[in-house]
Amino acid sequence: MERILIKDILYKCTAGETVTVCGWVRTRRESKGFAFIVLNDGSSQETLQLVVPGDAPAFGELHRCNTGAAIRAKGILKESPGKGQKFEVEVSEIGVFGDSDPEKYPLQKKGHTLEFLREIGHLRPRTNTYGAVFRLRNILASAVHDFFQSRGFAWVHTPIITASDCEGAGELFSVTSLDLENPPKKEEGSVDFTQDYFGKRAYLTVSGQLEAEFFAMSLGKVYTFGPTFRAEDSNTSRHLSEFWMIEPEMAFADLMDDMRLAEEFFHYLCVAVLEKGESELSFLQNQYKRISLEDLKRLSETSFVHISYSDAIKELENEKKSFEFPVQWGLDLQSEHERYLTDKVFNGPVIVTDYPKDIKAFYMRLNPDEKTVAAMDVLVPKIGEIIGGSQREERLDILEMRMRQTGVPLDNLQWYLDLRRFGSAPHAGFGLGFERMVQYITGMPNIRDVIPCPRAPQTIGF
RNA sequence: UCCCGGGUAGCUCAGUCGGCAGAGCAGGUGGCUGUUAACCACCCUGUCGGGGGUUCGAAUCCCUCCCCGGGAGCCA
Repeated sequence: MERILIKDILYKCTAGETVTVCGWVRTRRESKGFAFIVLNDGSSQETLQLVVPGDAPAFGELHRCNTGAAIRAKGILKESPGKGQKFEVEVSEIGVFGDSDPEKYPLQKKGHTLEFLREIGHLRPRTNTYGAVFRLRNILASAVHDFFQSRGFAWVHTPIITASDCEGAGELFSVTSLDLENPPKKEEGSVDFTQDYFGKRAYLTVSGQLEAEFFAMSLGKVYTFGPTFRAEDSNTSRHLSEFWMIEPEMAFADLMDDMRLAEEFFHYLCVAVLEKGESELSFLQNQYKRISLEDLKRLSETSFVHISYSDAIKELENEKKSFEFPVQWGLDLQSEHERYLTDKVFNGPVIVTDYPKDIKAFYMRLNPDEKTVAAMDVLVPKIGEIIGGSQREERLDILEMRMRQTGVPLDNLQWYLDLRRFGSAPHAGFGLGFERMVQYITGMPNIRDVIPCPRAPQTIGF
């Protein structure tokens, strides 16, 4: 179908050319003798003004060009005498692909709340806001691959269905093909999962990290980028039951290498959206006033502040401000503490390192002080933790000890321990919640507005 | 899951002390020769979130459940 994208008109066409465009009607304004149609085709934030003269053949189709209708318009590109756009199209022909009943179409030309638009998830990408968000999401997804591919990382497709129930990263969704009304039972009454599809219990993955580790211990540098699942009853603007995670893993790397990679990665993503998504960012900035192009530019150039957990605790203890939760070495940093460090003390991203071993996962490498582990969290203003990573424990005896201490069953993870038995090596990696990054960059207040079909407790509408 | 605040027309909201269900926008019709969330006039629009209770009478008071938002926990 011959047509030109609206995003291309500005720099590929000149006044006087005949063009054909396709898209969805945003608004129609009629005067005596002629009409204006504002058209968007999803290719960019831009809309195109169509002018339909009263004597054009297209005028007869005008009554069908209601908000939401899909149309094709052919006409001559002209410099617009009106304010607000450089070009407009003086239309001679209009073809309507799909009508849209204005009494029933839920999107109006006026603004809607994000909460309302969330109820019509299948139509919300047609709005300026969600168009911008999902184009930016795409820019970021593409930049994720560009970054790692250009640095020699291999994309590893870790499984979505897993038998590991001991990764310790939250509640799991079960995967089963058993008849839930009448499952096979063992003699003592519990469900007999040996008769299930896989012959044992299976779950949706909560992380691809453990699998990524054995690929790092063979291909050297790898990353995962795919969906992960948490069955926690979290009802917040920062949590989803299904979200995408990026988990790089590097052999022959320590915590310093890990932090350097995280910072370069973060900078790379900021630069990518500034280069490719400026009009989308500008729109969101004007609309929601949460993050500015200047903020992003500064972020893309600013080194992360590094601070150890122990020093962070001292910093928080020194503040006169009273916190709701106690500040004490050995306790995890609460949201209010993280926000205080990023928003008040350092006014930017902060990497906190070397957390007490008791509040971190079993696979993180024990430091020489035997009290802390080689962990790092990247905290950003407003959102909090966006990246969590560590150098992994590569010493078999210490790893086994840590697993016993933290109650992780060794039986199911012999394959993981094998990596320490055969050619073990220092390695490190981190995880970044993709939606948190999209949320941070777009400035959207709720994470449910940066993923096409948000899944959360009681929420699986689309 | 916990603590607050909400749920009234398609959307955004008002509704006083318990006494006739309201406004703006959207939509419809008409008008207007350059509009930009166009403008002007008129018209249409209701399971007051669901269920139960108190009362002569409930959008309004009480109980309960559901949903949404903000914050917290869990976490990325």
